[in-house]
Amino acid sequence: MGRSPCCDKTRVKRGPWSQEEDTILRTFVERFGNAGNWIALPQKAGLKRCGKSCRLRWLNYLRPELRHGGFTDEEDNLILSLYGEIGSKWSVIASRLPGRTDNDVKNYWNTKLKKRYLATITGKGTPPPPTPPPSSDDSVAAADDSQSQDDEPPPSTPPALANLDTTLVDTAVDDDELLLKSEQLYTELMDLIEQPSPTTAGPSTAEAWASSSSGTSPTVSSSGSCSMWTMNVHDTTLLSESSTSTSSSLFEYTYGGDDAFGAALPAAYSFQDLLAASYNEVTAVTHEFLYY
DNA sequence: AAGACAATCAACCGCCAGTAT
DNA sequence: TATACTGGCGGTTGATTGTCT
Repeated sequence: MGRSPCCDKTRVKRGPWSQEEDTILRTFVERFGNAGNWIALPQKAGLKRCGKSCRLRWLNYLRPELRHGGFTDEEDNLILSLYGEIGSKWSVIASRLPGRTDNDVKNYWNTKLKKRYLATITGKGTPPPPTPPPSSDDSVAAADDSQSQDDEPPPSTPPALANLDTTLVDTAVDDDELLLKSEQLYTELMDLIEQPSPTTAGPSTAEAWASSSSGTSPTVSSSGSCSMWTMNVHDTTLLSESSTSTSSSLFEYTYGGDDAFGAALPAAYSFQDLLAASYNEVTAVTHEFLYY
């Protein structure tokens, strides 16, 4: 019995990404994170791609903080040094090089540095096999993870939001208007969430909530920009921590596949359509969050 | 100018570990 | 506890681009 594939490869597009696909994915991820999980993302974003492919595209190419090409001498030396210490742990090596991905480092190694490395070790006559130290991974990873381990208590009573409507909007309202209102609400909520963060070096409140939320993938918070979608999950966590009667997550309520709301939405809906349709839900729960 | 070859790098594959059910 | 699912990773492939003859 073989492993079940992550998606139906006969129904997904493969090969190079088009500009349009990039735009859809970038916009979606910047606003919603990975919307719960990468496997489900393509359907929600209206992309005919495998979820894994979306994740890879975002992580290796679309993330705004990425740098491509032009490795410096310092980076070369660091890669060579780390490879000598830990071998081909590309993700660990990449984590030490801001803006670089494991794929970038790996490609750069295979095309450029490998030759230099081999020349160096053959020059010395002593080929040192890459010997990963017993806990080197852990020490490096622990250094990275330590930030996400901080627990951050949720803010007590947030102020009211200027852009929060207490009345539901008509879903037939102009998309641009809905998007604008959602953007305003999103910006205010983001400010609200970021403000209580007591330390400059530590994670944001949103990130702390993400790492403390059992149902939230760390990938969401490590994307660099906390999305409205991620925030919704945090809000729900906060609500449950505040002993409210909220039992189901907003995420499932507004976006999940099994609930009435999710089932009512055709899979082909673009996220803009979904945003318009879910605006009322976001508003309602946000209102609940603020005034409970 | 054109074909052969090399270099580059985006994308895919398959496995593993962690987590949810 | 067993199973399924998902994210993450390293290895590899293949299309594209550049260079050489």
